[in-house]
Amino acid sequence: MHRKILHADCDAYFVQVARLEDPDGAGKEDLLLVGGSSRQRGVITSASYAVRKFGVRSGMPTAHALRLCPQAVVVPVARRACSRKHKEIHEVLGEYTPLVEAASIDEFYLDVTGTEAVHHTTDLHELATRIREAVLARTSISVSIGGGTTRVIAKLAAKKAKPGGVVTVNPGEEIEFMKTLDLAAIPGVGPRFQEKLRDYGLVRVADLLPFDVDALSVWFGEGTAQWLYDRARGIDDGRIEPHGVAKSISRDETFARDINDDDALLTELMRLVGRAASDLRSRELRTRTVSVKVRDPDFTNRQARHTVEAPLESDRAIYDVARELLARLRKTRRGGVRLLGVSLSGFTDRHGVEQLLLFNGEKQLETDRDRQLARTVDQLRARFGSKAIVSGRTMPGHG
DNA sequence: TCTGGGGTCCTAGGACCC
DNA sequence: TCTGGGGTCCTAGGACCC
Repeated sequence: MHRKILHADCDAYFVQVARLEDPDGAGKEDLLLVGGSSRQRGVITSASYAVRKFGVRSGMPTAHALRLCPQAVVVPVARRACSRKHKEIHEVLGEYTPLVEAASIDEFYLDVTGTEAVHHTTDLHELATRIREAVLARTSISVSIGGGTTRVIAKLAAKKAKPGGVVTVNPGEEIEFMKTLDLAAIPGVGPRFQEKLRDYGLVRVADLLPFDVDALSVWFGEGTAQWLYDRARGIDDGRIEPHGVAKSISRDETFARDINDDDALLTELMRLVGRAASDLRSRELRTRTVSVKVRDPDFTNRQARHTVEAPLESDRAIYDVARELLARLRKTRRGGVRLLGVSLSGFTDRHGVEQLLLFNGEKQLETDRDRQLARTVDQLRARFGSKAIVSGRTMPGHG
């Protein structure tokens, strides 16, 4: 029995949310851009369909977008509203199947296999249309929905359905559908891989279909060959996983101007650690691996990471590790810093069993007092707002 | 007024263990 | 007196996605 997979993809999500949040402002602008300002070295997160006609795409520097379409209005991303809407949409989708996976802030996969009796239809297209209308009616967000027997087919069908439509691919018709596409359309085939494919004359999906896995293995290696062979035929046995647990939590910032001063960098580092760590604690997790990233003015990315034995959760302990890592990166190469970032990974559950006896090779990095302080600050912020408490340590370099 | 911020996954080499 | 091999963990870097 084949599966029935749907992919619901919000149309120009950040633009839609911006309009809902400010109906008299952004809501009235036809030529609307959402993203960072050009003065802050920002890029476009989402462009209204009217601006896309000028060649503007998301990911493009805002300065570039405004050169293509000077009349356009730029508004910042409404992060709170976007995650609120995300939850609303998720809730509506959850009424059609328990198997809903949030793939990103504006994309969801649904496995609706076996729900025919509940929804009184065997027609996937009809079900998808109903879901689209329900999401629109209940959340005011327009989604496009694609459907088929696998994740990759559903996703590509959703792309074809944009904006605001429904496209489903019948079982057995996957190859016919895939033949209409470029290899670049397949998720996972990025610019680098496209270039390599082009070296062998492979641009369209149809160009690739004549080759078996062995032939493709010679060019791309066994694993990649099998992966590509399958995807080009719409084969994808990836399941829909409703309960994704984060594997990393990161916060980074590109500065309006490169920062060279060490104390200024430490102040920024402390802010980033504070944001990442409070997110960590809100999920009741602890981290073992702390990573610090810098981007040099020439756009080189460098990273240093350290794994500790006993998991951490307090700003203080994480900051102490991060500071050492930044010092290491600064030692390797001095000069301005364009971007600074902190990433936490290697999580353990906060309620897990303490294995203190194992941690004898390392001095205690975090005490109960550190943890208690961090949690108290979290509680005060939750009650009085995030600006209620600011760090008492004003000279981060000398703490 | 060139190039964001949040993620996932993969690779490759070295350390270390059995 | 000659160098095994598998597994796991860690670090660094990079491709890719939205």
